[in-house]
Amino acid sequence: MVSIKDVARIAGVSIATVSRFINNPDQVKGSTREKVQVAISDTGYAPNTLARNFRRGKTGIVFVVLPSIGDPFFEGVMKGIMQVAEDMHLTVFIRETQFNTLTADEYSNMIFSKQADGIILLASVCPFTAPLERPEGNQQQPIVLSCESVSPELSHFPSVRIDNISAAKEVTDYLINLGHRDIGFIYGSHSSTLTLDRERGYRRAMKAAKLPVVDSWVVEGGLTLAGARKATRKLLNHSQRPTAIFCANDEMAMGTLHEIKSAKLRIPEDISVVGFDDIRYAEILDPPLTTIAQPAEEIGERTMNRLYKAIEGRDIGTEPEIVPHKLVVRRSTGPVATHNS
Amino acid sequence: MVSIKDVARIAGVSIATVSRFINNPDQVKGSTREKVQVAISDTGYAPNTLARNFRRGKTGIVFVVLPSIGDPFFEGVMKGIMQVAEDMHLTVFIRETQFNTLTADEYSNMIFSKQADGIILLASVCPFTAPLERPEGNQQQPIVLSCESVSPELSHFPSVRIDNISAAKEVTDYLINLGHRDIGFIYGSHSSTLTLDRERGYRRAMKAAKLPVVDSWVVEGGLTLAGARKATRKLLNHSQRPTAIFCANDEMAMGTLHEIKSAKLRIPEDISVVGFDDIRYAEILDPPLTTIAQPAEEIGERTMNRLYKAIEGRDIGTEPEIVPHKLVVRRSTGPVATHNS
DNA sequence: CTGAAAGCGCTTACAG
DNA sequence: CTGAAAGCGCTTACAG
Repeated sequence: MVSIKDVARIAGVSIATVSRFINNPDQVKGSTREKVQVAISDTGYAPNTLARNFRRGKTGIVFVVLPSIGDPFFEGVMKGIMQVAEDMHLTVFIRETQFNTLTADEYSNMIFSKQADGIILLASVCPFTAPLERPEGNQQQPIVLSCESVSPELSHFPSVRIDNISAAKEVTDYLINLGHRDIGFIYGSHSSTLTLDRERGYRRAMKAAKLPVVDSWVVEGGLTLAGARKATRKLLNHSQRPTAIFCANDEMAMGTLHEIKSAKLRIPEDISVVGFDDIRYAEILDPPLTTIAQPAEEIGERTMNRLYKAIEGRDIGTEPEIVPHKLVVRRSTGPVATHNS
Repeated sequence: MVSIKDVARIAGVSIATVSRFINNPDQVKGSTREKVQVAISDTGYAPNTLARNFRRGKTGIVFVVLPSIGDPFFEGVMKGIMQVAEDMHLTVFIRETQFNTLTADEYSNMIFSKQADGIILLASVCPFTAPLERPEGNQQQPIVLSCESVSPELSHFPSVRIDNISAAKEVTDYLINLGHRDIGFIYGSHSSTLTLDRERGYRRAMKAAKLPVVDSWVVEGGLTLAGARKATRKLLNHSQRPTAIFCANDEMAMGTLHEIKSAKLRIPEDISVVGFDDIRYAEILDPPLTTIAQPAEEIGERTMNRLYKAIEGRDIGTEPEIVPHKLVVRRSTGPVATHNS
């Protein structure tokens, strides 16, 4: 491996000059510049990033920690993150947890060991087992939470997200206004605040309308297609079958639509379905899905901007930054059928 | 920031001992171990990964370069990669290119600068502008291509993939056997070998059956939902409308199904549709999609295994490693309608 | 504009 | 089992 020394020797200059040539060519005289350039080309020299980062104490890298790249919702958020990161000359790397929690080692590596200049947590479940507390004397990397509603153990971190409770209440109210009284809810997982908040919104709307929530109407779907399909079958076989189903995300709603159609029921005539997120598939589903649109790209942009400020050493506080959501009505919802019984 | 020196001073030992305690506790006497442990806990010390990697010349990191996390097909491949990586005690980071090519700087950083121990290229388009050639005297990181059919400029790299040409020929043959003669093809992009290979397979099948390929039946879909929708509308308005459409991936097929249904045509009675990949949505589409199943997880596992060997310094050659695909017939395809005209 | 030199925080042969 | 010391490849004040 050719190092800065080799280049210096061949060019007949000091390593300091080679370093300057690479980082601040203006500081190097034209004729010297040429000699160095030739030596670099001849050797195929590339600076050792490991050494450079170590020396500088900066990496120019931001980590995005997320459970799985499979969730289409993340696509938009990443787009926003990447756009801003590029402007800031930061490189983004995604660390997929595959829904596992990271080991204590990885955690400490990530948070304390300067592998990156900052971290974005794009997760619906806290991916760390170790406590996110700052040991005395050790400074941790700036962290910004994206999308995640702030759970108690994460509440001392800044976040950017929509108001999940209000959004869930809004979409439930919408169903109630269509005349639905029997509304099922497929949640993700009770270890996810995000999902809990959406359930909270659903329960608030039901309560405000003085509608009962039957316990077995609230079913776990694990935020996955397969989980939602199973959950939907449970609801369809329920003695008191709901006339509407609220899925805590669109991915699950896709499974729900499929199961309802497989059972030869009509959407929305027999059952209305709503999702959450407005992923790119929502509008091409059959029928197109009524859902809550999250401004994914904007969330990504704001998250990255906020993290950048923190990396620069500015105080960004710990307040959640709330961005507006929007109810998007499509054809998967309709008035409740009139009972002739 | 507390460093190894601080810990050594507080524990009353040398930094060498602290280092040993962290990396090989067995080499340290019990009583010493305790002193060091206390000092570490008290200070909240975490080793500086930047320094460690630099010193060791190894990072324990593998980069996966892919165009966008939005493609559901990558989910399975990543799962396979992650499983093997975990066994090998390697950490995987994903670098999303957002369909851009990386700058020469990033390229050289990534390939030559030891930021990672190895690289997986999970891309349908070569993400580098710079030539992937090895400058004399500079050793580049091991690279393995995953899924990508090997294009000329990448042919000196090992790869793991299915035989895209055969698979595409197989699914086209299947349509032909159903009686279809007018078969449209929606390709991704002509800068992608993967897509070109699928087109090649389609053309071979047509030729073998002595069926003409009308130029305007072959339309670009950009591998995206939106692109495929536009492409499909073109095909539907074609004076000689195809009776079957072959989409170069499932994501595009999702858009195609939607547009056909929007035009009030029936699938498969009026038009048959096939995709490619067998992503998790394929079986819940309406109708469920006939497609080529790629063993995504297996591809990921094999890719990571092969890369690991290379990282260990073993010779892995440059032969492509071909894994078997499978035609999965579902309800989006059927016999061509009998013409009564 | 350029060079000599210190030093970033670790790991590891070497000596004891 | 432990310590003193070299050195990984850079960057950057400092001096000239």
